[in-house]
Amino acid sequence: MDSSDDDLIPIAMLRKKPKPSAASNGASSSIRPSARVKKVLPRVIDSDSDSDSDVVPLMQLKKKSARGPGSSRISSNSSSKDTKVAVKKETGVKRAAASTSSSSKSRKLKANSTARSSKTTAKAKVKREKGGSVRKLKVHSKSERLDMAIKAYRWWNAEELPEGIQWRTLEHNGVMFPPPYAPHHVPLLYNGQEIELTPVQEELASFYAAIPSDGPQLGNPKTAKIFNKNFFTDFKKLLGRQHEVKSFESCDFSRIAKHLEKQREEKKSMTKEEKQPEKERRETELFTNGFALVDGHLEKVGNFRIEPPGLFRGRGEHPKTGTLKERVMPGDVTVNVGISDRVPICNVPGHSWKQVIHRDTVSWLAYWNENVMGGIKYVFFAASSSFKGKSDLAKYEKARRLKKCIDKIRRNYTKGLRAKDMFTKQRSTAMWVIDVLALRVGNEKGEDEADTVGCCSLRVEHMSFNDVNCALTLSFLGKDSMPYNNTVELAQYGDVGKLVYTNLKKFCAKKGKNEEVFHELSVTELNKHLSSLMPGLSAKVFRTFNASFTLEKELPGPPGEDLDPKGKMDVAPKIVLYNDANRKVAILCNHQRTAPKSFDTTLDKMNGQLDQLKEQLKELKHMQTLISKGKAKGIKLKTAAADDKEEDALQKKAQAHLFQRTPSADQVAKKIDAWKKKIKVLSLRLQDKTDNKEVALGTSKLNYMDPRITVAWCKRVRPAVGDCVDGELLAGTHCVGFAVAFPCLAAERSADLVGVFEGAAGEIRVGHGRGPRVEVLMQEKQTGGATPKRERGWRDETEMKRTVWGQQTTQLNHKDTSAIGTLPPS
DNA sequence: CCTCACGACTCAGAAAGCTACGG
DNA sequence: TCCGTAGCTTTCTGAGTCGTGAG
Repeated sequence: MDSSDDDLIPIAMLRKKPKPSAASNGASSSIRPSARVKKVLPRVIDSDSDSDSDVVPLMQLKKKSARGPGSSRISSNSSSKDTKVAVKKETGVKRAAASTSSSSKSRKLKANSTARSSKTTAKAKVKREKGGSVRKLKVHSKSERLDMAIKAYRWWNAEELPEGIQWRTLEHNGVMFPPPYAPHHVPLLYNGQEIELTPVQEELASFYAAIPSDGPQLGNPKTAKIFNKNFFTDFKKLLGRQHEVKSFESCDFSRIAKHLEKQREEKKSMTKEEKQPEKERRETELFTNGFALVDGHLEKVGNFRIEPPGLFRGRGEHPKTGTLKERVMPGDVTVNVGISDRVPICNVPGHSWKQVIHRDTVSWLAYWNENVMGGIKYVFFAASSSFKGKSDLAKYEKARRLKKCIDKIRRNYTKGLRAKDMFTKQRSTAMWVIDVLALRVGNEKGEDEADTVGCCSLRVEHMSFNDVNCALTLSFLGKDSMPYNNTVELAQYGDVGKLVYTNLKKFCAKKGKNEEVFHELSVTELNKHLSSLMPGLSAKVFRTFNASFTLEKELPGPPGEDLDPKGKMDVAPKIVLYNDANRKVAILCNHQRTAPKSFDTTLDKMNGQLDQLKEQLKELKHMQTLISKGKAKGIKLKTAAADDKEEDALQKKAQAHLFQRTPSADQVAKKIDAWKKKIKVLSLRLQDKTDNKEVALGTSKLNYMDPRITVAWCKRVRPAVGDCVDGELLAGTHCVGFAVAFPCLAAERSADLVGVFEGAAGEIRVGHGRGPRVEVLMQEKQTGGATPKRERGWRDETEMKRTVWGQQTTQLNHKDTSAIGTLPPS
């Protein structure tokens, strides 16, 4: 690896650009020691490198790469060296990176001195052919440094912008485009004849050939039919009227499919080294286009890569599935930047943006129009950005506000259930459905969309009634064509439930099965009413509120009730308890997944393991009786290794419980205990796995469950769970928002974050970001099995707790949990 | 005033990619 | 030590929600 990569900060381009000639000089003169540290270090690590560039000073490297008048352009297909041209000068990026926590700075400085003292520094772990590895110094990668820079910005402390204004300055490098199509010249067969295709035609044929025949599109005969039809319509368009290819059925894409499959295999079987250039290219792209400067600080961009062309993969029976999604060109893309900020340079030679605008009321960086559904595609900031963090916080705060007036709202619709006028009756009944069953609101859908419904668009055919206990059965396809099947005995909700039942039955009476149940009600009217009950309230808030409320309710050991008074509970069962609560939320929200292909096999395997363990336990107990009867000699012992390697492994497993020589009663007892524990752990995992077969926990965790509830629970249940959370883990994630939501977890890395948590429960901020949440962190402990890393810094457990969790833990607990539940009046 | 399309954003599962574990 | 793979995270992009503004 060319270590000069390390200094590549293309976002530097975002800043006022120095003249090309001044670039290299300016760069060299602006390099501060800390920058040099980063530069020099990799050499120590990478002693295998035989590249001369390794010893070339940074400034020369920069000069070397800064060549040509076009140096300011970032070419999409340029090598990483070419891209280094982008490095102009020290920027806010570096300044920000350098201003991260002092601990990391000192670490770097330390690294620096070691690095300079000698190549074979004792502390640096150097992998050499000669062997002999020493402990590795933690060297922050560039993305880690950027991460730290980003985390240094605390959006919750920043000045609030006027309402409706999203930013004051916005600079970025625009978007990346996928590489142009590279023809493979593998022919399509038509009635057995080879057909020569133009590159554009071949590309489309290849898109089709790449669709797996057993996938969600072609695996289902119904969707396959639509898919094929849509594809072939577009294919014929590209072939032209005169073309000999006339019928889809006579087309044979298998040669192309085989070729693509081979390509995939080859790519898959590449070694790590072979994959490296591609990885580096992607990383360069990330550094070039993956960040933006907003009001002087760094933000991560989400989807800065323009979607490549392909076949539209609509979910379920989507009328447009299989349609060609056309290639997006720079001329299709509108770019949004600050009015006085630098306009990004289009990195496709000879092309330019559609337009550049300066709209500070929106949070997108770019958009283009997409041809299949006629919609708009935006380039937004990443999920970990302050933008998402802020709106996430606002969302959960709104849910908390709903908690305060939910009684009033429930009274409102309960009363409305008996209303004389049909409109109020329907509106109130719909509100009940949304509140209690957590259905989505169900906007109207167009002809060219899949037929899916939500509350307001429910049709008579989706409901069936059984007067015994007022059982209502709902059966329909919801968002993403996910089936919703649920039978609820409304009698359990008392008179209100019965009223809802009779209302719904009445709404359905004398209607055809295709008619809407709530024919008088529109989504707009429903939301208008909701916002009159509470400012900002809309139907979706109920899902957030109910999900978070359910989580809090289902988590065992509420405030004042200790789940684990003796602190003897294992971590594993606690994870299961958390997952159980999470699962209840996921089921409430109907978050499903298709079980992984290997699910049943894995389950069978685990079951087999469990059976074996149980069998072995039996045999161990038998040994015990033999010993007590003085017949220890009769105990079965381990047999010699089998010849076959595989057989040997099996045998080893089967005899894991046996002894080499006649055991003592003590030894047997010890093993029995161990086996009992093994069985317990495995069956727990088995149960958890089975329960999660078709439930997706991620969506609710990410979008519905207020992270403050999880934090509060972890703190409370902590004394034993305590050890399991390791700051290191979190530090490795990119999730700013997450770090904020779980500042305690980041304590080790940036101690001051703890302050947010320690100060007052009310100040805990909600974060957002895709990344491991608490139970994942707990799993670390579970699977890792190792003792927690607390050697660094903490003298004893008390100190550790004080550092990580704050001294006021107990007082804070109660307040924390009130995230949704018992909220103190504001 | 109403309605209807559109714009901007959140939410969603599948697929791809990565990593740590156990044999 | 190496290798296969389970089980996770990340990426991708389609599918919703909901407010707004044009006609």
